[in-house]
Amino acid sequence: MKRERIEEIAELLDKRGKLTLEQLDDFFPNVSQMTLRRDLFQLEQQGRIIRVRGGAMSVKEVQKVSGEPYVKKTAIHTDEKIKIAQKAASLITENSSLFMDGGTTALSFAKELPDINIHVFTNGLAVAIELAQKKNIDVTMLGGQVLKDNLSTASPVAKAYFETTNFELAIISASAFTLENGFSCGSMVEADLLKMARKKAKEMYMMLDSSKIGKIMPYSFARLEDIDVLITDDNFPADLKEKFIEKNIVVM
Amino acid sequence: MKRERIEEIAELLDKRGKLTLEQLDDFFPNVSQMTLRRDLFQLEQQGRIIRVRGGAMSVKEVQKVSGEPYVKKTAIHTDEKIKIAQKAASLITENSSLFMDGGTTALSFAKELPDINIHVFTNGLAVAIELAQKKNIDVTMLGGQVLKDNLSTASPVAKAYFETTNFELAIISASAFTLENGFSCGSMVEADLLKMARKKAKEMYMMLDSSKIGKIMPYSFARLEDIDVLITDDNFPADLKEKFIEKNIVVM
DNA sequence: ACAATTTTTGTGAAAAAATCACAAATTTTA
DNA sequence: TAAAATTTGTGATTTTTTCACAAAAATTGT
Repeated sequence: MKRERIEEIAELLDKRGKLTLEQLDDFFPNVSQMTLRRDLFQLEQQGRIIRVRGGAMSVKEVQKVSGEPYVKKTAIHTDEKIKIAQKAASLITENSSLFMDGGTTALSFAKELPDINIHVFTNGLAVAIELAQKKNIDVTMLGGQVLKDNLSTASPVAKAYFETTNFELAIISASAFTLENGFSCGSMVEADLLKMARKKAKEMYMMLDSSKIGKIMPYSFARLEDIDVLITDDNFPADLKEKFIEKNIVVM
Repeated sequence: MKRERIEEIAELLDKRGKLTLEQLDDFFPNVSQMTLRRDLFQLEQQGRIIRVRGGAMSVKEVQKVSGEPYVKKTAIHTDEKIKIAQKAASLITENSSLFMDGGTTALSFAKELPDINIHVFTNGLAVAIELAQKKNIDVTMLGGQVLKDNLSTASPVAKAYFETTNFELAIISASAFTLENGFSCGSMVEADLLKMARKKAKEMYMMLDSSKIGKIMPYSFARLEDIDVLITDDNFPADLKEKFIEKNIVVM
């Protein structure tokens, strides 16, 4: 009786992420709140859930809410970002080979990628781990010195990889964009890597949420006309969109 | 004023794992509990902490309770493993340079490593991420194809790194050991890499918990006499210990 | 099967903690 | 420097949790 109920609660919590005591009470109308409290207490002691004011949440949920494990907190996966990632993911076809960077947008993208037979090169540690969860995706990690702030690798050693690898598509994101300065990011080594990726790849897709527009970061790595597809959100300014379309860049 | 305090709280929480409001109040005697509550609320919204009744806990702490993110649950950090890792960590001196593998024992070791000025080469994604948390440790990730089962990189590409890198010490762990077959592991590419590490390093330390003794895995990568220091637990058989000491290997 | 023991559960009161609302203090901005 | 915006403190209020003990249910040994 008790055992089962506790398991059910754990399952529910796993599915729903978070439940208030009232919600739990609705699920188990034949026991008192006190009993449910005691159940939650036990589950907490087993380390399976976290009790929070008003109810409890699953450990999974905690990790989801908290953003990626280890990945900088400021990098929250907003709805916008997820939408962009979904659009981008829909463009990827089976049996292709692509490069992606290690930023937070890339991580969103990695999450949205379907588990199809593709090969991915990346310099992002978190991205690599995320992709490794998918059975059919073959992942190659670009080595090099680990940058602590964004958990990606850089340095000349990473570049050496490019000599021996091939991919059709580079799908990356920038930290900033203006018409004058093009796409830019905050780290020189990263910019270097992305430039090189541009050369290697037949096509380049850029994921850019509209909040990045008008900003300038220290290192530019591509101009407007260097990209083939721009994936953005609905707030992207119409006049700027024109500029891209003029250059035969697909905006979506 | 506020920003700093919030950062301090986050740091404290990261260090202590969990804090009650009273404890926080002791740390910040010049602000009211209400202010601290509001700070916690903000941190929660940023996904950096979890507010629980009475106070808050760091996301890290939650993850500790729930086991490693991503890493196979079966790979539990037992007390024995942690003790071995601590012993091993105590051997590491500032300003040294070392290689470590990507196994779960290595991950325990990475956790126990003090935040001192050293350089670490590793082929373990989880290990690299763990080490990247420590400010003073310089990490180089060995690239290559990502092995999904243990989240480490392999393949000839990783080996190419060794051409350009130098380290004094290789500190690794094996999945199995017998007198006849020496130290062995389950993957050929990993065995390859470890062999190469052995050649490169001046010294090799082996972490081996006693449960591995008597087992044989498909690929041997070192013999008894290849190592310089053996770090193990108290259940290590005395007669076997003799064999190591005969070869001038330090057993601890 | 039955009495004794242990475990689980429910209830209301008490305690603890969190929220709310508003005024005071501080900081930022123009 | 005044005005506006933000941050903070206080006490009352509300919500949630804990506590303590009795009732109910399940388990155990005979």
